[in-house]
Amino acid sequence: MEQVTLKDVARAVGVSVMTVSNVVNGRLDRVSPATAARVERAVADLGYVPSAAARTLVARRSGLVGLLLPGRPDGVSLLGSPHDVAVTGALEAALRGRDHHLMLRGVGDARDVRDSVRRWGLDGVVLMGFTDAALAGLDLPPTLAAVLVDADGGAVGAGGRARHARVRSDDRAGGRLAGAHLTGLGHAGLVLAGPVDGASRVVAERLAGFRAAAADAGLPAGAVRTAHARTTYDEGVALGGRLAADVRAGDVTAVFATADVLAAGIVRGLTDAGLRVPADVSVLGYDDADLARQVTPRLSTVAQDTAGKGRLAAELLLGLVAGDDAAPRSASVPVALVARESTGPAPG
Amino acid sequence: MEQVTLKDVARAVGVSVMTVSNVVNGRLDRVSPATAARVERAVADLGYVPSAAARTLVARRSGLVGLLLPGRPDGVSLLGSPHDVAVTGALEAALRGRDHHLMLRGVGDARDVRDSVRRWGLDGVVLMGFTDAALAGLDLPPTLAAVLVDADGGAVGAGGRARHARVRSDDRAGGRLAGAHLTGLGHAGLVLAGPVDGASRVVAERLAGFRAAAADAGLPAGAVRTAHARTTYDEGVALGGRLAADVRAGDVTAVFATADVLAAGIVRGLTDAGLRVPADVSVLGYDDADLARQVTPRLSTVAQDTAGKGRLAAELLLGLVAGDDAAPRSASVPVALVARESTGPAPG
DNA sequence: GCCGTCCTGTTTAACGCTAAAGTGGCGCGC
DNA sequence: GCGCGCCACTTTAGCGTTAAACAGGACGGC
Repeated sequence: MEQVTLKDVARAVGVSVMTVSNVVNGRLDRVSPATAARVERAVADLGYVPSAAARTLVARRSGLVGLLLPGRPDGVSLLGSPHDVAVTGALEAALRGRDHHLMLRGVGDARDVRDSVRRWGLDGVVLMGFTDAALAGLDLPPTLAAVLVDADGGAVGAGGRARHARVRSDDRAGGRLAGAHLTGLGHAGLVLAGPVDGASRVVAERLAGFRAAAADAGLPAGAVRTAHARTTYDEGVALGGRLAADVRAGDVTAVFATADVLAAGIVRGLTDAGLRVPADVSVLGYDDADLARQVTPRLSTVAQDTAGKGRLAAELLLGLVAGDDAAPRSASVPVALVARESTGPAPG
Repeated sequence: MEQVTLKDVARAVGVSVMTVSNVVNGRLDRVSPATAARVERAVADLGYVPSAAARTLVARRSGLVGLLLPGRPDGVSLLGSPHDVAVTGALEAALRGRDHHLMLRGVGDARDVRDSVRRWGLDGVVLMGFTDAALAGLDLPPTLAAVLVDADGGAVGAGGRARHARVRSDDRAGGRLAGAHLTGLGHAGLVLAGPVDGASRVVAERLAGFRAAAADAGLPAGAVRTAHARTTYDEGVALGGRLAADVRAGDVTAVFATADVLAAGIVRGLTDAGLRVPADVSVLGYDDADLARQVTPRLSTVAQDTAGKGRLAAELLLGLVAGDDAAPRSASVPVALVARESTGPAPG
C-alpha cells in the first residue's frame, strides 16, 4: 500500500517529475512520443495512481461530487425511497464513467453543506429527497454547482445566474397521463394523494396535469381533490383508512399517489377497511419502482426513467462544474403509463 | 466560496499557523486557554473549515471511508437490496458521527479497488453485496483496513493478521429460529432457497442452523433440501413456479428464503401457480425489510438489525484503522423471528 | 544564583502535485 | 554565421496542512 508517486515514476524513467505529470494528464504536446511511451510503461509497471488530495490542493478541483440527502443522526431512511436508490446507482455509474467520484452525505442544515463542500473541495453537489422548504433552509451558495433532484429551491428559477440546475420527471405530463388513464376508465371522483401541503413545485405540476386531464374529460373543477400525506408506506395506510369513508359514500373512486410506496400503503389502508382494489377504488402510483410489481394487486403506475434521471443529474452537474454557461439548467425524463392491476373501471 | 485557511485565522488572531492548527485539532496541551479561546472565536467568525486534501497529504489519513459495491457500468442495482440500503444509511450516519465521510463506489475488479483506495487515500473500505467468489477476485491487500458485510473473503479467517473484519447477522441462530418456527408449525418438507451454489459462508451457516433445528424436531436428515436462486424478486418468482410441483406432490410444505425480496418472489411464483400461501405452503423470509410488511400476505421473516450492522461496520472499521489489534475482527447482530401471515400450520 | 523543566509558543521541512517560467540545443532563413 | 523560434524538457514556487525540532521566558530546587 505504499504510495507510488510521480517522483518514483520519474526516477524509474529518468526524466523530471513534470514530464511524468504531463504524460499522465495527457498534455502530450509537451512530450515526445518516445518519452511518453516510456513513461506510460513505467506508470503501468509501478502501478502509479495519482493522489487526488495533492491534485485537489493545487488544482482547485477535486473530481469529487457530493450526494447530499436529508440526514438524520441515526441514518434511518437516508435513501428513503426506491426511487432515490435507483437514481443514486445511475448517478454513481455516470460519474464513474466521467472520472469522478461520489461522496454520500446526510446533511441537516446549511452548515453541514458548507462544511462538506469546503472540507473536501467538492466540485459540486446533487441534492435529493429534500422538500422545497428544507432546501431553502440549506441556503445553497449561488456559486456552488448544484443539481436539485425533484425540487425547485425557490431562488433557482428566479435569479437565474446561480450555478444550480434541476432534474425531474416530466411531472405535468405524468399528471396528465394519470388523469387520462383514470378518466378513461370512467372515474369522476379523483384524489391526488401526496405531500400537497409542502408547496412543492413537483407536486403542483403533477396536480396541474391531473386537473387538466380531468377538464379534458369534461369533469367539473371540483372533481379533483387532494389529500396530504408524506411519501411513506405508513402514511399511505393511514390515508387509505381515512379515504375509505369517502369511497363508500361514492365521492372518491380513484386515487393517484405521488409515489408507489405511498400508493401501496393506500391500497393496504383501503383493503384493511374492507374495500376491494380495483373493484371499489382504483389506485395509481408513480415511479414504477420494483415495489409496484411486488405488491398485490400489482400497481398501475406512471413510470419514470430513474436511471436516466441519475445520468442527467451527472451531466448537468458536470456542465455546471465546467462553467459551461450554455449548459441547460433544467431537464426532465420521460414518463409513461403502465397499467397493471390496481386500476380498473369506475364502479357502478 | 473562497477557502479560509489556517493562515487567515492565524493572521486574524496574531499567532502562528501552527498554533491555530493545534487548537483546531484539539492539542490543547500546547496552547494556553486564553489563546485557544481567541482562536476558537476567529475560527467561528471566519468560518474556517480545514482542507481535507491538505490534511490527507501530510497526515496520511483522510477521514474518508469507501463503501465498495459490485458495480455495473450502468449502475443498475448498485444498492441492490433494501437490506443494503438500510445498512448504508446507518453506516453513513455512524461515520458522520465519528467525523468521517463515506465515498460510494461501484467496483468491478481488483484494479478498481486499488485505484479508489490510492487515489483518495481511503482510510479503509466496507464491502457489501459481494459473493465470496467475487470478493476473492477483488484480491484485497492484507494491509487495507476492510470490513466485509455478509461475506467471508476466504483468507480473512485464515491468515488472521490481515486488517479485515466481518459483520453479519447471527446466521446460525437465524437459521435455527427459522427451522424451529417451521417445524413448530408441523412442517416436515423443508426447502432453503437462496444462493446456495455460491459457497457462501453466510448461507452455509443459515443452512446449518436450519438443519439443526430440523434435527431437534426429530426430522430425518433428508427433510431439508436446498434450492438455488440469486437474491432477486424475479428469481424468486421463477423458483416459486418450479417449486409448485413439489408442493402439490406433498414433498415441500415450507420454504425458507435467505432474503425478503426472494421470499416475496417465491410467494408470487407459488401463487401464480395456483397455490395458496400459507394454506398450501408456508414461506419465510429473512431481513424484515419494509417489503415484508408491504406484500400480501405479509411475510413472516427472520428480522435482523440492519441499522446495528451499519453501526458495527463503522466501529470495526475505525478500530482497524486505528490499528487497534485488540479490536474484534468479527461481529454479528441479533436476529428475531417475526411471525406474520406467510407462514401457518402444515397442510393435511 | 544557576541549571533544568515546563509552558507556550514559533520555525522548518515536508506531503504529492501542477502552473508558470526557465533552459539549452538544433534547424532554418537570409 | 548569426539570430530566432521551437521543441522537449527542467526548475521554481506554492497549494494548506502537520510532525518535529527549536526557542525563550518563568519557575523551582538546591
